[in-house]
Amino acid sequence: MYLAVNPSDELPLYRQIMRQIVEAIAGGRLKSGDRLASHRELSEQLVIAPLTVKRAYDELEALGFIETQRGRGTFVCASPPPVDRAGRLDHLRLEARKLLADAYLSGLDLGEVVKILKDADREIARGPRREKEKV
Amino acid sequence: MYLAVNPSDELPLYRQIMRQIVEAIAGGRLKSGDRLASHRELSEQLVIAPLTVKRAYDELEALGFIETQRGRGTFVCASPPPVDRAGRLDHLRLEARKLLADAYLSGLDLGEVVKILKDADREIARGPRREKEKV
Amino acid sequence: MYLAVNPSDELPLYRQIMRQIVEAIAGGRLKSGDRLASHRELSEQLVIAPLTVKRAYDELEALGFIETQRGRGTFVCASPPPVDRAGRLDHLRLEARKLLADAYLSGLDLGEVVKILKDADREIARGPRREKEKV
Amino acid sequence: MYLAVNPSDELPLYRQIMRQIVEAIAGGRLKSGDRLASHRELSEQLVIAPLTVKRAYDELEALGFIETQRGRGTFVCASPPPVDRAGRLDHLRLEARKLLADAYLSGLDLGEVVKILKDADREIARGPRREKEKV
DNA sequence: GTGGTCTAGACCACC
DNA sequence: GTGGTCTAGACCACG
Repeated sequence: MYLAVNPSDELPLYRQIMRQIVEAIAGGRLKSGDRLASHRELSEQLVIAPLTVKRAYDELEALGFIETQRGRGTFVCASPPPVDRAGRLDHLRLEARKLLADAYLSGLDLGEVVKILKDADREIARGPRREKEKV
Repeated sequence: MYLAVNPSDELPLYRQIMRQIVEAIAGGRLKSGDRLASHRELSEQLVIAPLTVKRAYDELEALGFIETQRGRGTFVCASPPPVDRAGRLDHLRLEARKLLADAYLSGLDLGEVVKILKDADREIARGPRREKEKV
Repeated sequence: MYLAVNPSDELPLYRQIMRQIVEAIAGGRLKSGDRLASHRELSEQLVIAPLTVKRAYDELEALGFIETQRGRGTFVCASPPPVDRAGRLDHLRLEARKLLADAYLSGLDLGEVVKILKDADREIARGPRREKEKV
Repeated sequence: MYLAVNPSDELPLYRQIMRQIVEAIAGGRLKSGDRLASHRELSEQLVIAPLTVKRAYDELEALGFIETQRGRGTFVCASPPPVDRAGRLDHLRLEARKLLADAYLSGLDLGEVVKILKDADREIARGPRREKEKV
């Protein structure tokens, strides 16, 4: 599985990793039972400290996305995290408002935001492109 | 104008304030020339340190959203700040992906997200609901 | 609030801290809204690395026992963690079996275990005694 | 004799095996002189590495619970191992406190825990239920 | 002052 | 090889 992090991003490295793994699960590129790269392996690949990757894994485990088996590795959980639907919906509504407010300030209207959303939908199914994101 | 902050939110207090004021301008609830509460007033209302509100106002002023007139108060600017359209679009695309990934994990699909977005659109025109916030 | 850790214990330090805080909440010695010592403070008091205390706090936050407010401190949550009652009961039954099996191997019977349990009940309400636990 | 292990459990595999055999002896389901499955047999049944089962057997033998007779197999010892009563009691007290703290957080009180304990007592005499375990 | 993040390096237990 | 824990030290942003 391909991952990329950007140290200049304001989002912490461990959260960038979390986000990409969660997106991969959401997008179907990681399925339950799949084995993740060991945190050491991934840290070499991303050229960051092993603990930083481990922290991402730890939090994902606390959230119920993945589980670890000592000496064997880390795996995508069979059961997607049990979510409180009402709470999630409230959260989504809040995020949707932030997104829209952002869009308005760029002079976009609702229709254009929906278009962007549809593009994003296609991207998530495909995974991130393998080029530098920005320096 | 009504504002609410949540000290437990990831987003810093001063940015929560900035976001709400910018949203209010975007939503048309604050118009150019409108007077904002003084930072002291607002700090009392929100039960936070005056410096925190001041910082929000300072940054909004630096961005060109509001301007202060010594001895008179703080006012919404006539001209909205010029925005870097390409940069904003990139940012929006990223946010859209986060929103979608969140939604997928709650079992929602693209269509449902679009529906939520349309609701949010109507809400922004009306302003935030007065939900309780933890102190 | 008083805490003590024992580096020789097989339970990791950060878990010893977690356990004591959770017990303090369960025992009523920490109430919702109470502020915990900062992780730096506590690390000095316990003579361990700040990160170790922070890790305990982080996991307690993930579990919903406490919440942090940047720049202000860490507080006991208003809402005790939402627990899946059926799942918790299963877990308790399993733990009860382990406890009993242990007891049998020491030649104790059910009645004696119940007695020990009642003693433990009194202790949790009081908090740990302020003496060295064992070296 | 029926055993089950869970690779995701905190407790190492070899200790899970040890615990279940010791419980079986404590519960009377294994009596002195009974023959255990060979470590190879058991490893196939549990779908884990043979070395892991061997380690469990080795440690149980070191503790005096079982003994191996070359070419014949592994058998439950006649004499149960002498236990350090004071140390065991301390350990039990600690475990009892953990159990209680867990219970309190689920909203149970001492009386209910005692009830669970009595149920567990009846179960140990019968052996574990054959619940599904993740692979 | 507070919490948030990251690093480099160590040691251990398990499989 | 894997994950699990801990340390000592650094830098940043927030209030």
